[in-house]
Amino acid sequence: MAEARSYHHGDLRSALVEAGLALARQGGAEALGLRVVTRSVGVSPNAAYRHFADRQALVLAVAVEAQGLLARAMREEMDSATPGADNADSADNGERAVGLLRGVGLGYIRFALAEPGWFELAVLTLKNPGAGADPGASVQVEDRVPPPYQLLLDALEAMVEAGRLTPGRRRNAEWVCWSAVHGFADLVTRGPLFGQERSVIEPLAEDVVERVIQGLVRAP
Amino acid sequence: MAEARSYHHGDLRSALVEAGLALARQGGAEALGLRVVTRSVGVSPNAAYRHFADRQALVLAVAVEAQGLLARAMREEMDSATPGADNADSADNGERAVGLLRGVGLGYIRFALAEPGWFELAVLTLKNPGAGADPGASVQVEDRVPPPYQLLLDALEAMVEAGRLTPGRRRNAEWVCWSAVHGFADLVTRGPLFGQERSVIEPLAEDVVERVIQGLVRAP
DNA sequence: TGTACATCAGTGAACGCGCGTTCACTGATGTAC
DNA sequence: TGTACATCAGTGAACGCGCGTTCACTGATGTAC
Repeated sequence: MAEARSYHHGDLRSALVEAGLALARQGGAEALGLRVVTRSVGVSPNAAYRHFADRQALVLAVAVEAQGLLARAMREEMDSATPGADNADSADNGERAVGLLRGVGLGYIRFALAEPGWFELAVLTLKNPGAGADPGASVQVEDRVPPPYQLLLDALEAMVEAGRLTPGRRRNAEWVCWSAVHGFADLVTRGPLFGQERSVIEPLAEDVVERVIQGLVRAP
Repeated sequence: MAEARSYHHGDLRSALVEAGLALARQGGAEALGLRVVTRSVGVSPNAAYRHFADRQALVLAVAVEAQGLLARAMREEMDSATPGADNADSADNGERAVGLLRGVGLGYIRFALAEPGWFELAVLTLKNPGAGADPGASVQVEDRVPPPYQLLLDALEAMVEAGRLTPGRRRNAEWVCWSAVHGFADLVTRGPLFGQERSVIEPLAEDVVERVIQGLVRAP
């Protein structure tokens, strides 16, 4: 129990996060005022302090949720970009790896297009606050590896395993990919491509992703 | 006259913009409160309304200035990336073109690193509000072409003229470049690379720029 | 050169607003015997 | 099963804050004759 119909007014914490998600969908992180969120749940402002230390903690909780949605969207795009998942006997799991990488990129971009508010929030969470910085093989992002980032790493790993990417060219590849894809998303979301027709954005997005992949592998 | 020592307290408009620039350097656009800016000039809040319609207009004026600084930084990087400017008899203005493009990218990134506040503001101005959208050859950005964007176009033009870029591969190239470079800048400025050591960022930046250029031209 | 007057750049006080957060509280839920 | 009591999730009112903007004003600057 303790779940369904019984939080004094129910499970307030979840209710706040969910309401926050709805608000952020339109207005991004800025829309997550403590008063606004509590109001939209129908509860007094300070009720939130029973579940979150302060406003920032609430925003963060919602952001984590948004990041999950981003990862889910990316994963779906990866799936649909690799048709015939398991008949990859041996034949062309090179093509499959490329498809995964393409899916990562397009998933990221398309989520940003479809849900700019959530995207802004998700990106916020990807931010590295302290950065203890393990100067090892690759740059460490967080304690917990954020799911969207993990998907990118997976796709690159697949590229290496399929022989499409030499270990040498694998180096820093995640940042090359992420930069291009994130930059495009930001240009469309807040930058000079903002408000542009869907029909011009979509082929542009595909071209950006395709050419970054080409740049990674060099010779096709 | 009407310039130097005589705005009732001098040239208030310029003074406000300059003060705004100083404030934004630390805090970005958010730091440009109308009261804060006027206060820092030593003038009453509403004095600003003599020169700007509202806060937004003030922010925009400062942002335009910041964009100019960005363009200047890029141009300097372009100059230093193309050594021996005019002994380009015929020999290697292919190398020169590549140097220009590299300069555009690194200039953009390094400015973002050095002056994140100004960078944020400059990017804000690059935003396309209405977007009448001339669906011609390339996507139209603004009425006035923003100087940083123009530098990118120039560099790409040089690449084509030097035969380093075929007209076919020239297509959309500006968005591929801009995406990668802007994305990297954003990842460092607000994203997962925030706070990372300069010594890890710098080579990463160079790698990103280099590999995007490689991706553009394909075979070297 | 001197006076009269319009213009224009600033002042000072006040407005209403929504924000995050704190305080002392209340009333329902759950536990012990 | 019933009562006594601690716990804990919420309420309601208030705080101080800085914001952008508006109002009616003042006093200096510049122009006309």
